[in-house]
Amino acid sequence: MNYWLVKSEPDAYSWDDFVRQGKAVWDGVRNYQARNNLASMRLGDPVLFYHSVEGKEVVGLAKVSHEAYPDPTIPEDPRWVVVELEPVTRLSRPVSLQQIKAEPLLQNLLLVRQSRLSVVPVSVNEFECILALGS
DNA sequence: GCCAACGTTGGC
DNA sequence: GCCAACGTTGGC
Repeated sequence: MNYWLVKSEPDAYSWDDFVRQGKAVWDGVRNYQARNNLASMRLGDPVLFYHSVEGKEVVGLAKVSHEAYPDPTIPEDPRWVVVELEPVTRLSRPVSLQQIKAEPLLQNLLLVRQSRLSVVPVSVNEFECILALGS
């Protein structure tokens, strides 16, 4: 089992939008590293949902409901893939970027260290630390 | 609004 | 294959 974190600008697609729809096709990823991460996701992997730009906090927990397949929004370019995600639960308390940066156990979180990457792996320890902060 | 970090593009 | 120019992301 692997753990992940995905980012979304709530202005474009928020946790509430996600819950309303009951699932999301995670499309639009156009970065090789993020694409490789999508391709490594397995059915049922837990995924933290982070609001970038507005909010700057981890707001919910999702899971992979369908593994990677070619991005249907650009059939002419087979390089890119999507996965499908389903909401699991909203965090009782969102975990802010500030909190994350202040937490010694989260100093190596890729969200912080490589802030431009929109799909990043998270270690078990990091994952559980964030869930604990959020509950 | 600014800027750092980083990816991409294109000329050589 | 190198590197300058440029574009994008996202925190502050």
